[in-house]
Amino acid sequence: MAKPSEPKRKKRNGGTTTSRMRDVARKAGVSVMTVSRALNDPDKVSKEMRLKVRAVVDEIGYVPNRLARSLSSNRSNLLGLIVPSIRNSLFAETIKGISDVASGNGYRLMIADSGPGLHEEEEAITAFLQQRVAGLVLHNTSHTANAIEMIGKAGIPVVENGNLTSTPLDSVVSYSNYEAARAMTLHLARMGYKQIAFVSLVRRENDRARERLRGYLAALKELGRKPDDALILERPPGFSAGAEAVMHLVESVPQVDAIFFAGDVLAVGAALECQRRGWKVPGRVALASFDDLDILRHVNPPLTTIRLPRYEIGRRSAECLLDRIAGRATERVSLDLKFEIIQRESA
Amino acid sequence: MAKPSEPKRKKRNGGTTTSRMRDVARKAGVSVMTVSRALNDPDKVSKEMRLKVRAVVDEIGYVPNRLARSLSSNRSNLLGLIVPSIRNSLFAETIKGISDVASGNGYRLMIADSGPGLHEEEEAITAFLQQRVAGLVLHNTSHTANAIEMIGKAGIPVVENGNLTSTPLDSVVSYSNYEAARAMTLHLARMGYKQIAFVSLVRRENDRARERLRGYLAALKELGRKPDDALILERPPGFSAGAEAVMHLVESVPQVDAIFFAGDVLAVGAALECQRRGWKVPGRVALASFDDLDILRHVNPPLTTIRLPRYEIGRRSAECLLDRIAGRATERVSLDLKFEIIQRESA
DNA sequence: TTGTAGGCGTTATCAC
DNA sequence: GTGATAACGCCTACAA
Repeated sequence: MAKPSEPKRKKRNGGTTTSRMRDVARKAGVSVMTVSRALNDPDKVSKEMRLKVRAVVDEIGYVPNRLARSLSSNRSNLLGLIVPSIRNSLFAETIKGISDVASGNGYRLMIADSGPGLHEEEEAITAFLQQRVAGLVLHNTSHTANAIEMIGKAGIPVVENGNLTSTPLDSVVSYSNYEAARAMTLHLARMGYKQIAFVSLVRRENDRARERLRGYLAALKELGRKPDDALILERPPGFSAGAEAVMHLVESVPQVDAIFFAGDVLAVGAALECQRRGWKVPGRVALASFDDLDILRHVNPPLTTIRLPRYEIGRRSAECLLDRIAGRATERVSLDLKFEIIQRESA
Repeated sequence: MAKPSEPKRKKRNGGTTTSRMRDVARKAGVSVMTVSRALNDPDKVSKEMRLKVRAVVDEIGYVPNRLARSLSSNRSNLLGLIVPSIRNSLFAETIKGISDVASGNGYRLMIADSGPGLHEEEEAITAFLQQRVAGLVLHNTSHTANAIEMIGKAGIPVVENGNLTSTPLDSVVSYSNYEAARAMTLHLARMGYKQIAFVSLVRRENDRARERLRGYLAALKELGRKPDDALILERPPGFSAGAEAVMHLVESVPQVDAIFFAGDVLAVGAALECQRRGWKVPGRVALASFDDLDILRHVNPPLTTIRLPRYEIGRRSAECLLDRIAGRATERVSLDLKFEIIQRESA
């Protein structure tokens, strides 16, 4: 009797045919399982076997199929990351941190840009769950009800890292936007500034900006000062908006003596605008920023700001995720990576 | 005789059990194929079927498994992108372009940061091929022999987009670094500058930087000028390096009257340094940059530079890839998206 | 329009 | 240490 014949391959791949483990096995004269073990668990096969398999793999240029592996083992090596804007260089640091840890551990990173909207975040989450990512990093700390439910059902670990929220989905690795903004406001007050303005990105659908405003208001309250609506602005991202904001404030509220730009590159735009107009900083108006973009050190005068451990946040987020995935950790983590006020010459 | 009994699921997923198409099928009282069709090819089932299936899907929160789909259909919805530095905001624009097109067409983006090294790029390529990406976007235009061979064997479309190379692996969507640098050098000469210095990133393992130098040298030759080694520098990325370079040049070659910074944010660092020292730009020395970073418009004076269609490059790269994947296009593409000299006040 | 059979390339499991 | 077998969840091909 003939052995059950080899099933023919279903289709061709446009001429090129990718080799399978079976091809390696046949050529090496061993079983498929031995090849699998030689590749993934070398200690479980004899040295001689290992070498033989390796040789064949190299010879025919076999590239393992992770889709099949993941499907069979029910374990993927994919991490999903969703950021509000991939363009924003602030996130780039964090992405790099995640990417380094991921690739260092054999994981691959899928990145989605959700824009500011919660609904688009949900779509990205759906897509990632379909790919069966092993874990998820979200920058947002607010999500649609649907997104929350889906993540819960999927049973995968999640790290949020845009804000040290007290109500995380799962784990958080971040810093407190509230505390940072509060600290900077108090710092400016301590430096003697009386009329401190606050400019952030548009707060709608941006929990970070809202938290920062909350911190600013809390500081004012502690200082016994009344918030002044004319001193609280929101602007789109970009240098121009910062430039425009400083002009607007100095002209419409002449007594303003310090402006705290709580987001994006607004402060840089403002600083360059002051320079252009010959407004002394901090003589005419003091400037402070959020985040420690490299350029803040290089403008004239260097800008006082808040240093955030962006890379570290990425690194720790990924580590936290991998620990959970590998079962090395089972508990939720809430990690505050802190911030630091960098006093320079602009305030 | 009993029907062959349902195979038990191989393992459990830590308590949570993800539902399968089979679960949907059973609950809807139809076959698995009907569910598959209702989801992926709705036109092929009756309206009533479609609704019934949808209802069950929503009810039990079924999330399709793309790993299984890809494995079975031999078609993945993954695109791989490899950039030298994810931190670099220049790439961010391109990434966004790719990301927009990809997600708009149901594709997901995997991003790897290869660093400057070719060998790391090869590793990333290997990893992506294992995930069975449907296509690849590479920023580099030079690769290890191994990488080239693997890509060839995989038979997937590739777009390179860091430089309009004449020897692409497959398709190219980019601009000519050579022509851009040449054009800027000629432009500076036309403006009357006699001693034009050239500063780029470190050229080893960076084909873009090498092409730019080639363009600069070609322009000098056309102008009948001899290149002067003292006027040709390479520097690491960053503002500080630009600041240092301008100081170095002005002091070591006092007759220099223009500096062409062909990379990164070097020109910005230089401009801010000149300002700090009170050197007139372009009075003492003219400055020109490469790439149209937003900030170039905002420093004082605004910097003359080269505008590159970064986002467009990403968009077109992805479109090109998808066309090939879908079989809408079969020919290699070589697309020159051009550049544009932006004359501002610094030169 | 719907269903059945079998395969995609790998790993888990158990036998030898 | 090595191999045979079934299963992972879905899709292709074909039959009804």
